[in-house]
Amino acid sequence: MSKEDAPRRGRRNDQLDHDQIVATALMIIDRDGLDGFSMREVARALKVYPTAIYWYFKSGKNALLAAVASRALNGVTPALHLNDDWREWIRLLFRQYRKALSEHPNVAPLLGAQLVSNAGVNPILVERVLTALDGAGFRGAALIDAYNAVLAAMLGYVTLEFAPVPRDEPDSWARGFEQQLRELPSDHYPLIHKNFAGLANRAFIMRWESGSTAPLDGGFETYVEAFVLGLEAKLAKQTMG
Amino acid sequence: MSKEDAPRRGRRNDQLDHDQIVATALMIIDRDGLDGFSMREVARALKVYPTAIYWYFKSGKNALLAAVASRALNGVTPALHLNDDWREWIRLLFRQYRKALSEHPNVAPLLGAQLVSNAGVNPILVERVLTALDGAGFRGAALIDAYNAVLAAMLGYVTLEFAPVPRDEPDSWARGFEQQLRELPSDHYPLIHKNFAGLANRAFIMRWESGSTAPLDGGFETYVEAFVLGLEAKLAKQTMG
DNA sequence: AATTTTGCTTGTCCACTGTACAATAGGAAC
DNA sequence: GTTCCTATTGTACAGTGGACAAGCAAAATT
Repeated sequence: MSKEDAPRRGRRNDQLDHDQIVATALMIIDRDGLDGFSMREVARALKVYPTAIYWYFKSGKNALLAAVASRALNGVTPALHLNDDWREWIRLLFRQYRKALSEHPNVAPLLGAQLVSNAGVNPILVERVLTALDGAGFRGAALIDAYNAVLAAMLGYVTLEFAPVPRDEPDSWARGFEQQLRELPSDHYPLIHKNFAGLANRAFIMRWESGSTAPLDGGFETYVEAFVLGLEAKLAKQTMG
Repeated sequence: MSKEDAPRRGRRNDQLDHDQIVATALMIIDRDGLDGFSMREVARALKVYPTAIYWYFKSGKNALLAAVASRALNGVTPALHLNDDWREWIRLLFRQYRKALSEHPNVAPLLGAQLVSNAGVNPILVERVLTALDGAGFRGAALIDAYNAVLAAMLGYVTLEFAPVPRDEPDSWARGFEQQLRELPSDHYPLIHKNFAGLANRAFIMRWESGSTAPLDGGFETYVEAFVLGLEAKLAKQTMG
Protein backbone atom coordinates (compact mmCIF):
# COMPACT_ATOMS: atom_id res chain seq x y z
CA MET A 1 0.00 0.00 0.00
CA SER A 2 2.49 2.58 1.16
CA LYS A 3 5.18 3.95 -1.07
CA GLU A 4 8.75 2.85 -0.69
CA ASP A 5 10.01 3.67 2.75
CA ALA A 6 13.55 3.20 1.54
CA PRO A 7 15.72 6.29 2.05
CA ARG A 8 15.60 8.57 -0.95
CA ARG A 9 18.55 9.83 -2.87
CA GLY A 10 18.99 13.26 -4.26
CA ARG A 11 18.21 16.78 -3.43
CA ARG A 12 15.45 17.78 -1.07
CA ASN A 13 12.62 19.86 -2.32
CA ASP A 14 13.50 23.30 -1.00
CA GLN A 15 10.57 25.30 -2.21
CA LEU A 16 8.01 23.14 -3.85
CA ASP A 17 5.97 20.14 -3.14
CA HIS A 18 3.11 18.47 -4.83
CA ASP A 19 0.49 19.56 -2.36
CA GLN A 20 1.53 23.16 -2.28
CA ILE A 21 1.33 23.39 -6.03
CA VAL A 22 -2.17 21.97 -6.07
CA ALA A 23 -3.24 24.29 -3.28
CA THR A 24 -1.84 27.29 -5.11
CA ALA A 25 -3.50 26.28 -8.34
CA LEU A 26 -6.81 25.90 -6.57
CA MET A 27 -6.40 29.30 -4.97
CA ILE A 28 -5.76 30.88 -8.34
CA ILE A 29 -8.78 29.17 -9.86
CA ASP A 30 -10.95 30.28 -6.96
CA ARG A 31 -9.73 33.82 -7.37
CA ASP A 32 -9.47 34.26 -11.11
CA GLY A 33 -11.51 31.47 -12.58
CA LEU A 34 -10.37 28.81 -14.97
CA ASP A 35 -9.39 31.38 -17.55
CA GLY A 36 -7.08 33.10 -15.14
CA PHE A 37 -5.28 29.88 -14.48
CA SER A 38 -2.07 28.98 -16.22
CA MET A 39 1.07 27.06 -15.48
CA ARG A 40 2.99 30.28 -15.53
CA GLU A 41 0.61 31.94 -13.13
CA VAL A 42 1.05 29.11 -10.69
CA ALA A 43 4.79 29.37 -11.08
CA ARG A 44 4.67 33.11 -10.52
CA ALA A 45 2.64 32.70 -7.36
CA LEU A 46 5.21 30.24 -6.07
CA LYS A 47 8.14 32.38 -7.24
CA VAL A 48 9.52 29.59 -9.27
CA TYR A 49 10.33 29.03 -12.89
CA PRO A 50 7.38 27.78 -14.91
CA THR A 51 9.06 24.59 -15.94
CA ALA A 52 9.65 23.62 -12.35
CA ILE A 53 5.99 22.75 -12.15
CA TYR A 54 6.51 20.16 -14.82
CA TRP A 55 8.80 18.26 -12.55
CA TYR A 56 5.84 17.46 -10.33
CA PHE A 57 3.22 17.18 -13.04
CA LYS A 58 5.00 15.58 -15.91
CA SER A 59 2.00 15.56 -18.16
CA GLY A 60 1.44 19.22 -17.67
CA LYS A 61 -1.62 21.32 -17.34
CA ASN A 62 -4.20 18.59 -17.52
CA ALA A 63 -2.50 16.59 -14.83
CA LEU A 64 -2.43 19.58 -12.53
CA LEU A 65 -6.05 20.39 -13.21
CA ALA A 66 -7.00 16.81 -12.49
CA ALA A 67 -5.22 17.06 -9.15
CA VAL A 68 -7.01 20.31 -8.40
CA ALA A 69 -10.38 18.77 -9.18
CA SER A 70 -9.55 15.84 -7.00
CA ARG A 71 -8.57 18.10 -4.14
CA ALA A 72 -11.72 20.15 -4.38
CA LEU A 73 -13.73 16.98 -3.93
CA ASN A 74 -11.72 15.82 -0.98
CA GLY A 75 -13.90 14.02 1.51
CA VAL A 76 -17.13 14.45 -0.37
CA THR A 77 -18.14 10.83 -0.26
CA PRO A 78 -20.06 10.26 2.95
CA ALA A 79 -19.35 7.30 5.13
CA LEU A 80 -21.71 4.42 4.61
CA HIS A 81 -22.64 2.12 7.43
CA LEU A 82 -24.68 -1.00 7.56
CA ASN A 83 -28.37 -0.33 7.90
CA ASP A 84 -28.01 3.18 6.64
CA ASP A 85 -30.98 4.09 4.55
CA TRP A 86 -29.81 4.18 0.95
CA ARG A 87 -32.13 7.04 0.04
CA GLU A 88 -30.78 9.17 2.82
CA TRP A 89 -27.24 8.31 1.88
CA ILE A 90 -27.76 9.40 -1.70
CA ARG A 91 -29.35 12.65 -0.60
CA LEU A 92 -26.37 13.24 1.63
CA LEU A 93 -23.93 12.45 -1.15
CA PHE A 94 -25.61 14.89 -3.48
CA ARG A 95 -25.72 17.62 -0.89
CA GLN A 96 -22.12 17.21 0.13
CA TYR A 97 -21.03 17.21 -3.44
CA ARG A 98 -22.89 20.43 -4.03
CA LYS A 99 -21.53 21.98 -0.88
CA ALA A 100 -17.96 21.10 -1.76
CA LEU A 101 -18.30 22.67 -5.15
CA SER A 102 -20.05 25.71 -3.82
CA GLU A 103 -16.79 26.48 -2.07
CA HIS A 104 -14.89 26.12 -5.33
CA PRO A 105 -17.45 26.95 -7.97
CA ASN A 106 -14.90 27.67 -10.63
CA VAL A 107 -13.78 24.07 -10.48
CA ALA A 108 -17.21 22.80 -11.52
CA PRO A 109 -16.52 22.90 -15.25
CA LEU A 110 -13.53 20.67 -14.72
CA LEU A 111 -15.56 17.94 -13.12
CA GLY A 112 -18.60 18.04 -15.28
CA ALA A 113 -16.78 18.28 -18.49
CA GLN A 114 -13.17 17.38 -18.45
CA LEU A 115 -12.35 14.46 -16.34
CA VAL A 116 -14.31 12.67 -13.66
CA SER A 117 -13.76 9.52 -15.53
CA ASN A 118 -10.04 9.01 -15.06
CA ALA A 119 -9.28 11.66 -12.45
CA GLY A 120 -7.05 9.22 -10.71
CA VAL A 121 -9.82 6.76 -10.06
CA ASN A 122 -11.86 7.31 -6.97
CA PRO A 123 -12.68 3.75 -6.09
CA ILE A 124 -14.10 4.57 -2.70
CA LEU A 125 -16.87 6.61 -4.26
CA VAL A 126 -17.57 3.83 -6.72
CA GLU A 127 -17.66 1.15 -4.07
CA ARG A 128 -19.91 3.10 -1.76
CA VAL A 129 -22.42 4.01 -4.42
CA LEU A 130 -22.51 0.39 -5.48
CA THR A 131 -22.95 -0.65 -1.87
CA ALA A 132 -25.82 1.74 -1.33
CA LEU A 133 -27.57 0.63 -4.48
CA ASP A 134 -26.92 -3.01 -3.87
CA GLY A 135 -28.41 -2.53 -0.45
CA ALA A 136 -31.42 -0.98 -2.07
CA GLY A 137 -31.90 -4.06 -4.17
CA PHE A 138 -30.28 -3.29 -7.49
CA ARG A 139 -28.37 -6.21 -8.95
CA GLY A 140 -26.50 -7.08 -12.09
CA ALA A 141 -27.12 -4.89 -15.09
CA ALA A 142 -29.70 -2.86 -13.17
CA LEU A 143 -27.04 -2.08 -10.59
CA ILE A 144 -24.66 -0.74 -13.20
CA ASP A 145 -27.41 1.30 -14.77
CA ALA A 146 -28.45 2.75 -11.45
CA TYR A 147 -24.84 3.50 -10.61
CA ASN A 148 -24.36 5.44 -13.81
CA ALA A 149 -27.60 7.29 -13.25
CA VAL A 150 -26.56 8.27 -9.72
CA LEU A 151 -23.16 9.52 -10.75
CA ALA A 152 -24.53 11.56 -13.58
CA ALA A 153 -27.25 13.01 -11.39
CA MET A 154 -24.74 13.91 -8.74
CA LEU A 155 -22.89 16.07 -11.21
CA GLY A 156 -25.71 17.36 -13.30
CA TYR A 157 -27.32 20.08 -11.26
CA VAL A 158 -24.17 21.42 -9.79
CA THR A 159 -22.36 21.64 -13.08
CA LEU A 160 -25.11 23.76 -14.49
CA GLU A 161 -25.72 25.79 -11.38
CA PHE A 162 -22.12 26.92 -11.11
CA ALA A 163 -21.52 27.42 -14.78
CA PRO A 164 -19.74 30.73 -15.19
CA VAL A 165 -21.30 33.83 -16.62
CA PRO A 166 -19.41 36.37 -18.73
CA ARG A 167 -16.96 38.12 -16.51
CA ASP A 168 -15.65 40.98 -18.61
CA GLU A 169 -18.25 43.60 -17.75
CA PRO A 170 -20.67 41.77 -15.53
CA ASP A 171 -22.93 44.66 -14.64
CA SER A 172 -23.67 45.98 -18.08
CA TRP A 173 -24.02 42.48 -19.40
CA ALA A 174 -26.46 41.57 -16.65
CA ARG A 175 -28.59 44.62 -17.30
CA GLY A 176 -28.62 43.98 -21.03
CA PHE A 177 -29.53 40.39 -20.51
CA GLU A 178 -32.31 41.19 -18.12
CA GLN A 179 -33.66 43.70 -20.59
CA GLN A 180 -33.56 41.08 -23.31
CA LEU A 181 -35.60 38.76 -21.15
CA ARG A 182 -38.17 41.40 -20.33
CA GLU A 183 -38.72 42.08 -23.98
CA LEU A 184 -39.82 38.57 -24.81
CA PRO A 185 -43.26 39.00 -26.31
CA SER A 186 -45.85 37.80 -23.86
CA ASP A 187 -48.09 36.41 -26.57
CA HIS A 188 -45.48 33.90 -27.69
CA TYR A 189 -44.23 33.16 -24.21
CA PRO A 190 -47.21 33.32 -21.92
CA LEU A 191 -45.82 31.15 -19.18
CA ILE A 192 -42.52 32.96 -19.11
CA HIS A 193 -44.43 36.17 -18.84
CA LYS A 194 -46.75 34.90 -16.16
CA ASN A 195 -43.93 33.52 -14.02
CA PHE A 196 -41.41 36.18 -14.81
CA ALA A 197 -40.77 37.25 -11.25
CA GLY A 198 -40.06 33.68 -10.24
CA LEU A 199 -37.88 32.97 -13.24
CA ALA A 200 -35.77 36.08 -13.44
CA ASN A 201 -32.32 35.26 -12.13
CA ARG A 202 -33.79 32.20 -10.47
CA ALA A 203 -33.92 29.78 -13.34
CA PHE A 204 -31.44 28.31 -15.79
CA ILE A 205 -31.17 30.22 -19.04
CA MET A 206 -33.12 33.05 -17.43
CA ARG A 207 -30.46 34.14 -15.00
CA TRP A 208 -27.54 36.50 -15.11
CA GLU A 209 -25.71 35.36 -12.04
CA SER A 210 -23.93 32.11 -11.45
CA GLY A 211 -25.00 29.77 -8.70
CA SER A 212 -22.01 30.85 -6.69
CA THR A 213 -23.65 34.21 -6.05
CA ALA A 214 -27.28 33.25 -6.61
CA PRO A 215 -27.81 29.63 -5.58
CA LEU A 216 -30.83 27.76 -6.83
CA ASP A 217 -31.67 25.84 -3.70
CA GLY A 218 -35.28 25.03 -4.37
CA GLY A 219 -34.55 23.46 -7.69
CA PHE A 220 -31.78 21.42 -6.19
CA GLU A 221 -33.96 19.96 -3.47
CA THR A 222 -36.64 19.13 -6.01
CA TYR A 223 -34.02 17.54 -8.20
CA VAL A 224 -32.57 15.40 -5.45
CA GLU A 225 -35.92 14.34 -4.15
CA ALA A 226 -37.28 13.55 -7.57
CA PHE A 227 -34.27 11.47 -8.39
CA VAL A 228 -34.36 9.47 -5.20
CA LEU A 229 -38.09 8.91 -5.41
CA GLY A 230 -37.64 7.91 -9.01
CA LEU A 231 -34.98 5.35 -8.25
CA GLU A 232 -37.22 3.92 -5.59
CA ALA A 233 -40.15 3.72 -7.99
CA LYS A 234 -37.99 2.10 -10.62
CA LEU A 235 -36.81 -0.42 -8.11
CA ALA A 236 -40.33 -1.27 -7.10
CA LYS A 237 -41.31 -1.77 -10.72
CA GLN A 238 -38.50 -4.11 -11.55
CA THR A 239 -38.66 -6.25 -8.46
CA MET A 240 -42.32 -6.73 -9.16
CA GLY A 241 -42.02 -7.39 -12.89
CA MET B 1 -39.53 39.82 -35.21
CA SER B 2 -37.51 39.87 -38.40
CA LYS B 3 -34.49 42.03 -38.88
CA GLU B 4 -34.62 45.17 -40.92
CA ASP B 5 -35.73 44.38 -44.42
CA ALA B 6 -34.55 47.82 -45.54
CA PRO B 7 -31.85 47.62 -48.22
CA ARG B 8 -28.40 47.54 -46.72
CA ARG B 9 -25.55 49.75 -47.58
CA GLY B 10 -22.03 48.64 -48.00
CA ARG B 11 -20.21 45.76 -49.47
CA ARG B 12 -21.68 42.29 -49.70
CA ASN B 13 -20.03 39.38 -48.04
CA ASP B 14 -17.94 37.68 -50.70
CA GLN B 15 -16.49 34.79 -48.82
CA LEU B 16 -17.67 34.69 -45.30
CA ASP B 17 -20.90 34.67 -43.52
CA HIS B 18 -21.94 34.05 -40.01
CA ASP B 19 -23.34 30.61 -40.63
CA GLN B 20 -20.39 29.33 -42.55
CA ILE B 21 -18.04 30.34 -39.81
CA VAL B 22 -20.07 28.56 -37.19
CA ALA B 23 -20.34 25.48 -39.37
CA THR B 24 -16.59 25.45 -39.91
CA ALA B 25 -15.89 25.90 -36.24
CA LEU B 26 -18.22 23.03 -35.43
CA MET B 27 -16.49 20.85 -37.99
CA ILE B 28 -13.13 21.59 -36.46
CA ILE B 29 -14.38 20.84 -32.98
CA ASP B 30 -15.91 17.59 -34.18
CA ARG B 31 -12.67 16.62 -35.80
CA ASP B 32 -10.03 17.86 -33.37
CA GLY B 33 -11.87 18.41 -30.13
CA LEU B 34 -12.11 21.59 -28.17
CA ASP B 35 -8.37 21.76 -27.72
CA GLY B 36 -7.81 21.68 -31.45
CA PHE B 37 -10.08 24.63 -31.91
CA SER B 38 -8.79 28.16 -32.28
CA MET B 39 -9.78 31.31 -34.06
CA ARG B 40 -6.79 30.95 -36.29
CA GLU B 41 -7.62 27.38 -37.14
CA VAL B 42 -11.07 28.46 -38.21
CA ALA B 43 -9.57 31.23 -40.29
CA ARG B 44 -7.13 28.81 -41.88
CA ALA B 45 -9.91 26.43 -42.79
CA LEU B 46 -11.77 29.27 -44.44
CA LYS B 47 -8.64 30.61 -46.13
CA VAL B 48 -9.08 33.95 -44.55
CA TYR B 49 -7.06 36.13 -42.24
CA PRO B 50 -7.66 35.43 -38.56
CA THR B 51 -8.95 38.85 -37.74
CA ALA B 52 -11.69 38.55 -40.32
CA ILE B 53 -13.48 36.24 -37.94
CA TYR B 54 -13.64 39.00 -35.39
CA TRP B 55 -15.76 41.04 -37.71
CA TYR B 56 -18.57 38.54 -37.30
CA PHE B 57 -17.92 37.68 -33.70
CA LYS B 58 -16.89 40.93 -32.15
CA SER B 59 -16.50 39.50 -28.71
CA GLY B 60 -14.19 36.82 -29.93
CA LYS B 61 -13.74 33.22 -29.10
CA ASN B 62 -16.45 32.88 -26.51
CA ALA B 63 -19.03 34.37 -28.80
CA LEU B 64 -18.13 31.94 -31.53
CA LEU B 65 -18.20 29.01 -29.16
CA ALA B 66 -21.60 30.09 -27.93
CA ALA B 67 -22.84 30.13 -31.48
CA VAL B 68 -21.37 26.69 -32.07
CA ALA B 69 -23.08 25.31 -29.01
CA SER B 70 -26.32 26.85 -30.10
CA ARG B 71 -26.02 25.33 -33.53
CA ALA B 72 -25.26 21.88 -32.20
CA LEU B 73 -28.52 22.02 -30.28
CA ASN B 74 -30.50 23.18 -33.24
CA GLY B 75 -33.97 21.73 -33.21
CA VAL B 76 -33.53 19.70 -30.08
CA THR B 77 -36.63 20.96 -28.34
CA PRO B 78 -39.51 18.74 -29.40
CA ALA B 79 -42.81 20.21 -30.42
CA LEU B 80 -45.39 20.23 -27.68
CA HIS B 81 -49.06 19.89 -28.44
CA LEU B 82 -52.09 20.09 -26.29
CA ASN B 83 -52.92 16.81 -24.63
CA ASP B 84 -49.40 15.54 -25.07
CA ASP B 85 -48.40 13.50 -22.09
CA TRP B 86 -45.88 15.54 -20.14
CA ARG B 87 -43.88 12.49 -19.10
CA GLU B 88 -43.52 11.35 -22.65
CA TRP B 89 -42.53 14.81 -23.74
CA ILE B 90 -39.77 15.03 -21.16
CA ARG B 91 -38.46 11.63 -22.15
CA LEU B 92 -38.41 12.78 -25.73
CA LEU B 93 -36.64 15.99 -24.83
CA PHE B 94 -33.93 14.15 -22.96
CA ARG B 95 -33.43 11.64 -25.73
CA GLN B 96 -33.26 14.23 -28.44
CA TYR B 97 -30.82 16.26 -26.46
CA ARG B 98 -28.62 13.24 -26.03
CA LYS B 99 -28.90 12.31 -29.67
CA ALA B 100 -27.97 15.78 -30.82
CA LEU B 101 -24.89 15.79 -28.64
CA SER B 102 -23.92 12.29 -29.61
CA GLU B 103 -23.40 13.71 -33.08
CA HIS B 104 -21.18 16.45 -31.67
CA PRO B 105 -19.77 14.94 -28.50
CA ASN B 106 -16.90 17.38 -28.29
CA VAL B 107 -19.36 20.18 -27.84
CA ALA B 108 -20.73 18.69 -24.63
CA PRO B 109 -18.26 20.42 -22.33
CA LEU B 110 -19.35 23.75 -23.71
CA LEU B 111 -22.94 23.21 -22.78
CA GLY B 112 -22.51 21.60 -19.45
CA ALA B 113 -19.90 23.93 -18.23
CA GLN B 114 -19.49 27.15 -20.08
CA LEU B 115 -22.66 28.71 -21.09
CA VAL B 116 -26.17 27.29 -21.34
CA SER B 117 -27.33 30.06 -19.19
CA ASN B 118 -26.86 33.02 -21.48
CA ALA B 119 -26.09 31.28 -24.76
CA GLY B 120 -28.34 33.71 -26.55
CA VAL B 121 -31.41 32.83 -24.60
CA ASN B 122 -33.44 29.96 -25.89
CA PRO B 123 -36.88 31.07 -24.85
CA ILE B 124 -38.69 28.36 -26.80
CA LEU B 125 -37.08 25.68 -24.71
CA VAL B 126 -37.94 27.55 -21.55
CA GLU B 127 -41.54 28.10 -22.53
CA ARG B 128 -42.11 24.52 -23.58
CA VAL B 129 -40.62 23.02 -20.46
CA LEU B 130 -42.75 25.35 -18.40
CA THR B 131 -45.80 24.40 -20.45
CA ALA B 132 -45.18 20.70 -19.98
CA LEU B 133 -44.68 21.08 -16.26
CA ASP B 134 -47.61 23.42 -15.87
CA GLY B 135 -49.70 20.87 -17.69
CA ALA B 136 -48.48 18.27 -15.23
CA GLY B 137 -49.73 20.39 -12.37
CA PHE B 138 -46.70 22.27 -11.13
CA ARG B 139 -47.46 25.86 -10.21
CA GLY B 140 -45.71 28.81 -8.66
CA ALA B 141 -42.48 28.11 -6.84
CA ALA B 142 -42.85 24.39 -7.44
CA LEU B 143 -42.98 25.09 -11.15
CA ILE B 144 -39.72 26.99 -11.07
CA ASP B 145 -38.08 24.29 -9.00
CA ALA B 146 -39.28 21.58 -11.34
CA TYR B 147 -38.11 23.58 -14.31
CA ASN B 148 -34.63 23.93 -12.88
CA ALA B 149 -34.55 20.26 -12.05
CA VAL B 150 -35.56 19.30 -15.56
CA LEU B 151 -32.99 21.49 -17.23
CA ALA B 152 -30.21 20.25 -15.03
CA ALA B 153 -31.22 16.67 -15.53
CA MET B 154 -31.34 17.13 -19.26
CA LEU B 155 -27.71 18.14 -19.26
CA GLY B 156 -26.34 15.99 -16.52
CA TYR B 157 -26.01 12.56 -17.97
CA VAL B 158 -24.90 13.68 -21.37
CA THR B 159 -22.24 16.01 -20.08
CA LEU B 160 -20.66 13.23 -18.14
CA GLU B 161 -21.15 10.56 -20.76
CA PHE B 162 -19.37 12.53 -23.46
CA ALA B 163 -16.65 13.94 -21.30
CA PRO B 164 -13.41 13.54 -23.17
CA VAL B 165 -10.69 11.11 -22.23
CA PRO B 166 -6.96 11.80 -22.63
CA ARG B 167 -6.21 11.88 -26.31
CA ASP B 168 -2.45 11.99 -26.50
CA GLU B 169 -1.76 8.25 -26.56
CA PRO B 170 -5.19 6.72 -26.12
CA ASP B 171 -4.23 3.08 -26.41
CA SER B 172 -1.44 2.93 -23.91
CA TRP B 173 -3.39 5.11 -21.53
CA ALA B 174 -6.43 2.89 -21.81
CA ARG B 175 -4.40 -0.24 -21.11
CA GLY B 176 -2.69 1.35 -18.14
CA PHE B 177 -5.97 2.55 -16.76
CA GLU B 178 -7.62 -0.82 -17.16
CA GLN B 179 -4.69 -2.42 -15.42
CA GLN B 180 -5.04 0.06 -12.57
CA LEU B 181 -8.66 -0.90 -12.17
CA ARG B 182 -7.95 -4.60 -12.18
CA GLU B 183 -5.45 -4.18 -9.42
CA LEU B 184 -7.93 -2.72 -6.96
CA PRO B 185 -7.78 -5.04 -3.97
CA SER B 186 -10.90 -7.13 -3.86
CA ASP B 187 -11.05 -7.13 -0.08
CA HIS B 188 -11.48 -3.39 0.07
CA TYR B 189 -13.69 -3.17 -2.99
CA PRO B 190 -15.82 -6.29 -2.97
CA LEU B 191 -18.64 -4.93 -5.08
CA ILE B 192 -16.31 -3.48 -7.66
CA HIS B 193 -14.64 -6.83 -7.84
CA LYS B 194 -17.86 -8.78 -8.04
CA ASN B 195 -19.30 -6.60 -10.77
CA PHE B 196 -16.07 -5.93 -12.57
CA ALA B 197 -17.17 -7.27 -15.94
CA GLY B 198 -20.22 -5.06 -15.90
CA LEU B 199 -18.34 -2.01 -14.71
CA ALA B 200 -15.24 -2.11 -16.84
CA ASN B 201 -15.57 0.51 -19.55
CA ARG B 202 -19.30 0.57 -18.90
CA ALA B 203 -19.48 2.81 -15.87
CA PHE B 204 -18.41 6.34 -15.02
CA ILE B 205 -14.99 6.56 -13.44
CA MET B 206 -14.39 2.95 -14.44
CA ARG B 207 -14.19 3.50 -18.16
CA TRP B 208 -11.46 4.42 -20.57
CA GLU B 209 -13.55 5.38 -23.53
CA SER B 210 -15.80 8.37 -23.91
CA GLY B 211 -19.50 7.95 -24.52
CA SER B 212 -18.96 8.89 -28.12
CA THR B 213 -17.31 5.54 -28.76
CA ALA B 214 -18.80 3.56 -25.88
CA PRO B 215 -22.29 4.87 -25.11
CA LEU B 216 -23.87 4.06 -21.79
CA ASP B 217 -27.40 3.47 -22.98
CA GLY B 218 -28.73 1.45 -20.10
CA GLY B 219 -27.74 3.99 -17.52
CA PHE B 220 -29.32 6.73 -19.55
CA GLU B 221 -32.64 4.99 -19.79
CA THR B 222 -32.62 4.31 -16.09
CA TYR B 223 -31.73 7.92 -15.45
CA VAL B 224 -34.52 9.28 -17.60
CA GLU B 225 -37.08 6.92 -16.25
CA ALA B 226 -36.09 7.52 -12.66
CA PHE B 227 -36.26 11.23 -13.12
CA VAL B 228 -39.67 11.21 -14.74
CA LEU B 229 -41.10 8.80 -12.22
CA GLY B 230 -39.61 10.92 -9.49
CA LEU B 231 -41.18 14.10 -10.74
CA GLU B 232 -44.48 12.32 -10.89
CA ALA B 233 -44.12 11.06 -7.36
CA LYS B 234 -43.13 14.48 -6.13
CA LEU B 235 -46.14 15.96 -7.83
CA ALA B 236 -48.45 13.44 -6.24
CA LYS B 237 -47.01 14.21 -2.83
CA GLN B 238 -47.42 17.93 -3.07
CA THR B 239 -50.90 17.97 -4.55
CA MET B 240 -51.96 15.71 -1.73
CA GLY B 241 -50.17 17.63 1.02
C1' DA C 1 -21.72 60.29 -61.84
C1' DA C 2 -19.84 61.57 -57.58
C1' DT C 3 -19.97 61.02 -52.80
C1' DT C 4 -20.66 59.05 -48.70
C1' DT C 5 -21.52 55.31 -45.79
C1' DT C 6 -20.83 51.01 -44.40
C1' DG C 7 -18.98 46.06 -44.61
C1' DC C 8 -15.34 43.30 -44.85
C1' DT C 9 -10.36 42.07 -45.56
C1' DT C 10 -5.61 42.69 -45.07
C1' DG C 11 -1.72 43.11 -42.35
C1' DT C 12 0.89 44.32 -38.09
C1' DC C 13 1.58 43.96 -33.36
C1' DC C 14 1.98 42.43 -28.54
C1' DA C 15 1.70 40.02 -24.39
C1' DC C 16 0.94 35.58 -23.28
C1' DT C 17 0.44 30.51 -23.41
C1' DG C 18 2.11 25.27 -22.94
C1' DT C 19 5.94 22.68 -22.92
C1' DA C 20 10.31 20.54 -24.99
C1' DC C 21 15.03 20.76 -23.96
C1' DA C 22 19.49 21.64 -21.88
C1' DA C 23 22.21 23.14 -18.11
C1' DT C 24 23.07 23.33 -13.35
C1' DA C 25 22.80 23.08 -8.41
C1' DG C 26 22.52 20.36 -4.34
C1' DG C 27 22.24 16.57 -1.23
C1' DA C 28 22.41 11.26 -0.29
C1' DA C 29 24.50 6.97 -1.14
C1' DC C 30 28.44 4.48 -2.28
C1' DG D 1 35.10 12.18 -3.23
C1' DT D 2 32.98 10.39 -6.75
C1' DT D 3 28.63 9.10 -8.46
C1' DC D 4 23.93 9.46 -9.07
C1' DC D 5 19.59 11.18 -8.59
C1' DT D 6 16.36 14.93 -7.69
C1' DA D 7 15.01 19.48 -7.94
C1' DT D 8 15.31 23.94 -10.01
C1' DT D 9 17.14 27.44 -13.17
C1' DG D 10 17.40 28.88 -17.73
C1' DT D 11 16.51 29.07 -22.89
C1' DA D 12 13.72 28.51 -26.74
C1' DC D 13 9.85 27.96 -29.84
C1' DA D 14 5.63 27.69 -32.03
C1' DG D 15 1.26 28.82 -31.16
C1' DT D 16 -2.55 31.69 -29.06
C1' DG D 17 -6.31 35.62 -28.46
C1' DG D 18 -7.11 39.85 -29.67
C1' DA D 19 -6.27 45.19 -30.22
C1' DC D 20 -5.37 48.19 -33.88
C1' DA D 21 -4.84 50.72 -38.26
C1' DA D 22 -5.41 50.75 -42.74
C1' DG D 23 -7.19 49.51 -47.13
C1' DC D 24 -10.59 48.11 -50.41
C1' DA D 25 -15.26 47.12 -52.42
C1' DA D 26 -19.89 47.99 -53.16
C1' DA D 27 -24.39 49.93 -52.38
C1' DA D 28 -27.36 54.00 -51.06
C1' DT D 29 -27.71 58.85 -51.22
C1' DT D 30 -27.06 62.93 -53.39
